[in-house]
Amino acid sequence: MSEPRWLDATQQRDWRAYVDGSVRLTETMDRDLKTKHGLSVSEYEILVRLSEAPERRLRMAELAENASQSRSRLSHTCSRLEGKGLVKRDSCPNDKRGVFAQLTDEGYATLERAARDHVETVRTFFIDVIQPEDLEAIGRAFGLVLKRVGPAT
Amino acid sequence: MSEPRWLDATQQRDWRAYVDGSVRLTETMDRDLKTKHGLSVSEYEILVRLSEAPERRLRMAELAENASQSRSRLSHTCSRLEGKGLVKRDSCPNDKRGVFAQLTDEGYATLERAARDHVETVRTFFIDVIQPEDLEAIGRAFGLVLKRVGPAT
DNA sequence: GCGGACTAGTTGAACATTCAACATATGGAA
DNA sequence: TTCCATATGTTGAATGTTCAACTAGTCCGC
Repeated sequence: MSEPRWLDATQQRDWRAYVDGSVRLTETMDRDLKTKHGLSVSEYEILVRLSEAPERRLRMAELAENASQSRSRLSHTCSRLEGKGLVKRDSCPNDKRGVFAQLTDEGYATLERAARDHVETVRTFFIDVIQPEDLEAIGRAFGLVLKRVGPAT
Repeated sequence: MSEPRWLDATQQRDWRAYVDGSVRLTETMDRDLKTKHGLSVSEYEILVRLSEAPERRLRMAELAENASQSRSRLSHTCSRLEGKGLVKRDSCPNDKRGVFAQLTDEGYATLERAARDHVETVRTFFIDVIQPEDLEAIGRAFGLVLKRVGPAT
């Protein structure tokens, strides 16, 4: 085994800032969404992707991919969301294995309410504290990361 | 309630790239660490912080803060790590409420092995795909985010 | 040195996520 | 057609995490 290529001091510092910052940012948003709207970030993410899909519905596999979740996790989470009446499942006529997750009107309404608060949080803790050029750099960088890691597991 | 200040198209794109990218990056690192060394990212993080502390030990509260975890979570995770023999707990002489988490030799050895692989993963999926200026921007940005969200919950 | 407010850390139950196994359906090759 | 490899989605058990309650110790004003 060859000697690992350790990070230099600057890389180390920047990488750590990212790790710590992103963990705490997520935690902040999670608590915020949860206390105000009873949603976790990943539930919120599911509602967002559905709301943007044609007819507000997606096949489970595609939704899993969009929301960066495993199918199993999505399946469980969808059951929970279904229990809350925010999503319902429909079977797919073309492919009998398939299942559509459909955003309900109540789900859409909940999402609308949540999004209003969420965007404020995102601004307060992220957008508004970051230089516009740095934000662009972040977008560029994580776009590449996304390409590099490839499609979801 | 006033109209929310929605993100513009660019902000939206960059924010989303970050959200998706970071979720998948974490997932990638988690699987990597877990399959090769049986550690989750948060366990790894704990070992790292301990290894850097004087005498390789820290009070639980401080460790929780450093590793961005709740005390409860740390307590459970430490029990697991103790079970694996990577960490042990010592009581604190000064403050009888206090507990030190101490990295064992085995813990240090495991960390050393894990770190060698981990740094490769970090390079492959993050450092090496990002322009150095963009990495600096990330460090700068998340440093500010970290300040903004304040100490851990 | 008493009493009340606060801090450290743990615990167990509720909840969420992962993992592997499963049931079902598709699609193509022989 | 039949068979087999592959894809979809769900399930339950094991594992992790969160939440609230709790024990125990410290701090500080009186």
